[in-house]
Amino acid sequence: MKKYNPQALEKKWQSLWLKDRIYEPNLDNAKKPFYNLMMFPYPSAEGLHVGNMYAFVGADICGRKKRMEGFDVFEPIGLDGFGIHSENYAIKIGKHPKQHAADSEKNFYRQLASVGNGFAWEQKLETYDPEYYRWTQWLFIQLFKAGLAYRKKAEVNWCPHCLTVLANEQVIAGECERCRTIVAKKQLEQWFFKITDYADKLLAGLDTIDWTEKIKIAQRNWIGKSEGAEIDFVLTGIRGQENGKHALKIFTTRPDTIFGATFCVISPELAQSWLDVGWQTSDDVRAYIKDALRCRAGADRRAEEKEKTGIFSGINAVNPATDKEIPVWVSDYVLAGYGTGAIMAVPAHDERDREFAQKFNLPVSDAPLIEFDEAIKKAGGKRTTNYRLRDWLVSRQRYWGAPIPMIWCDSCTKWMPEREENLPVLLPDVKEFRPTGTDKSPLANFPEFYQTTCPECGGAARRETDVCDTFLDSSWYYLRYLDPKNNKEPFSQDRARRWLPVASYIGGAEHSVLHLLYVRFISIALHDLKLADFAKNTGGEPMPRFRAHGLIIKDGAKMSKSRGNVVNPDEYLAVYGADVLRMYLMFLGPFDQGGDFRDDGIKGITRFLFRTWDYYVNEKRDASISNEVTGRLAHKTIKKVTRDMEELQNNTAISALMVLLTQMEREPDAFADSVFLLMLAPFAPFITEEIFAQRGSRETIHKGPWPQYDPAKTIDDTFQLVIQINGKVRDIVSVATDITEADARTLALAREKIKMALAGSEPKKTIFVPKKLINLVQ
RNA sequence: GGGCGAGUGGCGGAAUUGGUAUACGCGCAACACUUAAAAUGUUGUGACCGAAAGGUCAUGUGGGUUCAAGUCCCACCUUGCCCACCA
Repeated sequence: MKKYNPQALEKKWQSLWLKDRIYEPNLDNAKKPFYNLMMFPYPSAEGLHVGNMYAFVGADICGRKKRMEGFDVFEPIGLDGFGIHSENYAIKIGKHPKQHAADSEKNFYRQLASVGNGFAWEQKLETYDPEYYRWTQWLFIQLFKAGLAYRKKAEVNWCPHCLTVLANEQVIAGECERCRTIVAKKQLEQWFFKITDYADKLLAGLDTIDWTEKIKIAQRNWIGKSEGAEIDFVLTGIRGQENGKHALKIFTTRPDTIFGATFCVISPELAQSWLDVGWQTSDDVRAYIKDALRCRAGADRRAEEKEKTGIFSGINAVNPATDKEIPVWVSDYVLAGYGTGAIMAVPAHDERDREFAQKFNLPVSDAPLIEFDEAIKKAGGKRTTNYRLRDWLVSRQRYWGAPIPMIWCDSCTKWMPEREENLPVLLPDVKEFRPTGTDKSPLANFPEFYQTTCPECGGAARRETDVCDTFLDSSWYYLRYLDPKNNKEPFSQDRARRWLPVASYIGGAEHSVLHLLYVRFISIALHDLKLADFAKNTGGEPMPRFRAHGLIIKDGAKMSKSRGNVVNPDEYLAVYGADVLRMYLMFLGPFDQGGDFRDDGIKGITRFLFRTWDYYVNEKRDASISNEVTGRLAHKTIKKVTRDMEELQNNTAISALMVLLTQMEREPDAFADSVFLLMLAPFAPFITEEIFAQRGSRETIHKGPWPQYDPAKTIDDTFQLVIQINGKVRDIVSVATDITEADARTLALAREKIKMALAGSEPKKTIFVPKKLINLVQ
C-alpha cells in the first residue's frame, strides 16, 4: 500500500521538469505558438498571496490544456518590481529598494516555482534590471522622436503622501490610488505621453477585441468621447472694454437646450487667466478666484459633500439664440480641463445648473428644445468632440524607477534624448533615495548623476532627474519576454511575428483603465511608428483576448495586510501540496467570480486526490477491463470538461471529473482510466505525472494528447422522459431516445400515476419536446 | 448621482436554447469498521403535511408573457464593483 505523499513527489517533479525543459518552447521554430500571458506580479511585502496564486493557476490550467492539445505554449513569468509601491515598502522596513528587490525576488521566485505552473523560467525578466529598463528608456525616446512625448507646464495631481505627481488614472475619486491621501493640484512642468491622439483608435479597437465586457465599458467611459458644440457668447459690460469686443467660448453636449440657457459659468482657472491679461474687477471676485484656486490646490473639492459656491463676475453675455443678456458667474463646479472651461447653464435641464440657480436665485427658463444641428446653426457655433481622457503624465519625483533618458542643454535651449548607444541611463546606487518633498526627484541632489554633456553641442548639460511611471515598465513587457537577454534591440521582430498577438491574457480587473489602456496605446503607437508589425491584423491590438479573474476574499473582505487576513500559500502548500491547493482554488466557483477562501472546503479536494491515488496506485485491476456505462460517461465527460475549461469554468469541470471517478470506482473501464488522468493533469500536474510514470510511461503526461471523445458515444439510446400534467412533473420513465410523440403520449396515458392524476379526463393539448418531456394540458 | 453585475438549501455553488431546480463539494445524521476516537466507507439530507403512498410550497419582493420561467418582460427591495460636478 503506497501512500500519497504530495510534498515528496512535487519536489521530485519540479526538478525533473526543469531538467527536461518541458515548459520551454522553441521560440524560433514553434509550429503552433500559443502565448499564454498572465499579468506579472509586483513583488509586494507579504510575498505571493493566495489571490496571486489563484490568478496564475487559472491561467496555467488553460495553458496546460493547450499544450496537451499540441500547441507550443509559452507561459513566461517575471517581476514588475520598479515603482512607488516597492519603494514605499523598502522605506518602511528601512532597506534600500535595491536590496529589497533582491530579497523579494528570491522569495517570489521560490513561491512561484512551488505552485506547479508550467512557467518558461529561462525567459524570466525583472523591470528593474538595467538590461530591461534600458529598453524602457529606448521606448521613451522613440515616443519623444515621434512627438508623442512632450514636456509641459500644467495643473497636475500631486500626492502629498507619496510626494510625487500622479497620472489621472491613478486618482480615484480625488484620492491617491495607492495611499488614499487626498490629491492636490499643482502647476508643474512634467513629461506627458500624447495618449489623447489615440483616443479614437483606442475606442475603435475595443469593438474588435474579445475582452471582458466590463473592462471595455470602463475604457469607453474613461476615454469619454462626447459629441457637442462650441458656441460663442458675446460679452458685454467688461470694465474699460467696448461691448461686443470679446466673446466667451463655451462647450455643450446639449445645444438643443440653448433657449433655456439663463446664465453662463466659467471656471476659476479661466477667470484667473482673464485677470492675468488685465481684467479689471471687484475685490470680491478676485478674492473668490484666489480662494477657489487655493481650495483646488488643497483638493477639498470632492463632489458629493461640497455645496456649490460662486460669484457674479460683473460681466454679461448675450445668448445667441435668444439675444438676451445673461450674467456670467465664476464657480469651481466648472472644470478647467474639460471643454473650454466655460459652460452655458441650463437649469431646467441640468441638475448641477439647477442646484446653482437655486442657491443664487438665478432664473430658470423651461424653454422649448430645438433640433441639435439647427441650434448650432442658429447660435453660430460649430460641432466639436471632447474627450475625458487626458494625456498620460509619466514623470515621477521618486527614486525607484527608470530614469527618464532626456537631457536639457542651456546653450541649445532644448530637451534632447540621450544617445541610444549610451543607454541605459543607469539609476545610481545612492544612499539618500527618499522622496525630497519638493517637486524634484531625489536624483536632483546628485550632481554626479545629472551633470552630463549635451548630445548635440557637447557642452555642459543637465539630465532629467525624474523617473518613469511604473506603468511604462509594464506597457511592453510581453514583448521583452520573447527575448529578455537581447542586448541589441528591445525585442526580436521575428519572434514577435511568430508569437504575437498574445493568445490569452489573464489578470485583474483593477487595471481596466491603467495597465490595460496603456498597453494597448503603446502597442498601437509602435505599429504606427513602424517599430512593430506583429499585430497588423488586429490594428495593433496586442491582446485580442483578455479575461479578468475574480478576487479571493477572506472572511468577507478583500485580503489586505491592514486587515490582517492575507493568506500565504506557503503554509497550505506545506500541508496539502500544490495539487490540492490548485484544485481547491479552482473549485471555489467560476474563475471570473473569485470566491471566499475558507479552510473547510479543502477537505473535499483532498479526499478526491487520495481516492484518485488509491484507484490507480493501490487497486490493481485488469487493464483490459471495459464497461459500457463508464465508457460512455467518459466520452461525455471529455466533452463537458473540454468545453468548461475553454470558458474558464474550472469548477464544473472538476465536478464532472469527480462524478466520473465515482463511476470508475463502481465499474472500472480501461478507456475511462486513461482519459480521466489526462483530463486531471492540468489541474493536478504533479500527482498525474507520478501516476503516469508509475503506470509505465516514460514520457511526460503534460504533452498530451488531450483526449478526444466519440460524439456517438455521448448520445444515449434511452433517456428519462418527464411526464408533466399542466407543467407539473407527475412521472418519469426511461424510454428510447427516438420515441415519437404519439408513442410517448400513449405511454404516458397508460401510466398509473398519470391515470390517477387525470382522473378520467382527456388532455386537451400535448406538448412534446424530444429527448426532454411530454406535457399533457387539461 | 451615472454605468455594470449579482440575489438559488445550514454553507461554497450547479442548471447548453425557456423544458426533471438544488449537480459537485462542505456541513449534518444514521450505520459499518474500531476497545475507543480520528480517518475511511455506505446511505440519507430544500421546507411543510403524512405511518406510507403521495401532496403542497420553495430560486430577493410584487406583477406579466407562456403548455412550461431561476432563466424572458415591467416595477420595486437588497447588495457588490467601477466611475463620479466631464456640462
